[in-house]
Amino acid sequence: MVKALTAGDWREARRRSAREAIVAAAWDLVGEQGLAGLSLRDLARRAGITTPTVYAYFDSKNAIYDAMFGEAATQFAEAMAEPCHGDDPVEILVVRVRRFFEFCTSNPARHQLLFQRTLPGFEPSAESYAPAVRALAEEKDRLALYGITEARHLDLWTALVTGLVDQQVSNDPGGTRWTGLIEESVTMFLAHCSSTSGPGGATGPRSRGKGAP
Amino acid sequence: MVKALTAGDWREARRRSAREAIVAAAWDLVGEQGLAGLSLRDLARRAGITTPTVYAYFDSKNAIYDAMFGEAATQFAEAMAEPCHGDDPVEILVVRVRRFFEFCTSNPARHQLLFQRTLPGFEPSAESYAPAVRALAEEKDRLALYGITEARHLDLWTALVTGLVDQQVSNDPGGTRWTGLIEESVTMFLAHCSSTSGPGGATGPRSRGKGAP
DNA sequence: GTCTATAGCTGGATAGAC
DNA sequence: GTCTATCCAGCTATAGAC
Repeated sequence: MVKALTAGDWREARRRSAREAIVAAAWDLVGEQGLAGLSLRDLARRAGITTPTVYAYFDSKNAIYDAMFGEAATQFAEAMAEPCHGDDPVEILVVRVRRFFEFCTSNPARHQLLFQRTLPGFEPSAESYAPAVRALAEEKDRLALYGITEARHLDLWTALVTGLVDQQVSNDPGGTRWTGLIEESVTMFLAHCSSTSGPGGATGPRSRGKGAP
Repeated sequence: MVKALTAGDWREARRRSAREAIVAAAWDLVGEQGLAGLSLRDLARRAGITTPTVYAYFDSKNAIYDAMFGEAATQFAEAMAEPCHGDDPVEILVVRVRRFFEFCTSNPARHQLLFQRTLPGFEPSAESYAPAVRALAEEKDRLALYGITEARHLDLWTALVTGLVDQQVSNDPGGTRWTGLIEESVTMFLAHCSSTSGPGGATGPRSRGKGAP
């Protein structure tokens, strides 16, 4: 097995770890100065190299963002793939939302890069994006186990969960003001879905009103 | 009355309208190039003046953002102060949320400036902020008419509404994918609040589970 | 108040020696 | 691959004539 390591493999490994060190320095910096505040000068200094050396590993600044996006998407997929123990299905769902919260709040810059798309002129490559779409598709499958298959219910779910997260990170960072509403939100959502499943709901959008509950 | 216009008033009025023209040009530009893409060169060119002239009316770039913020906050307060006709209280609430959607989606840059706080290094002044906090306080009072007074319900409400708006503007701009979920969301929220009012809800956060509904 | 001209800085990206 | 040195473009903001 040691014999299987050719000189090419060696160089390849060196190159990969150098790239990873640069990306790690980049995460460091965006954690301090915000996602958009990353500059190649600062990045090079933090990584202990010079600016042109950065270009030996990445074609452009956006290529660095793309590598960061790929890491973030992979971490997201890994975090959400972790199985959940527990017997109460509602509680399992709550735990999963909590995990999503933990992922988002523990690294706001990562959350911003992965989910808020606020970097002007940056679009992630398909390869970097792939793990995230896989993970989101699995989330959709998981909700189907709860009988939630209608598109509007899935959209409502994403709006509710991301709304909670966004309020938490932007209005009470480090606190628990909206984190503490997770269980209540899940209960509300599931109750709503079980009471309005089926194709209709209401045929016209406003014929409910008076005597529903 | 005409006599009451002194030369000082005249100059004051000229100055105000010149400032407004610059701010109008700024709204023009951020609508095209994004909120963060505003540059004083472009702004001056669009307003038909030169860069130093801009500094005759504003101390800095952030002062321009602040003036824009003040306009946006005033427009928000005016939009939400407009009275709602209708007899069904639920329908009235739905109409108000729709109005909020209309306000946000009709000018994404304004929405971003007012509610998302994504401009690095910019904080609105208290004066510019004031109309917005007034309007939000009135919203809180309005929800109290529905019996919604608990802090956690208000937080849940803001998370739900802003979550819907954010999904709409960032994932389906110009469409109706989340706008069409407004009525359903309001129904879900009100049903939840009326079923869980009172101080308790659940004493421990996870003792619900099995036999609740 | 408005202009021309420019300072002063920071950014991404490159040339070429070693 | 890594460096020194530099280019060039963009930005905010200012100086000083008129």
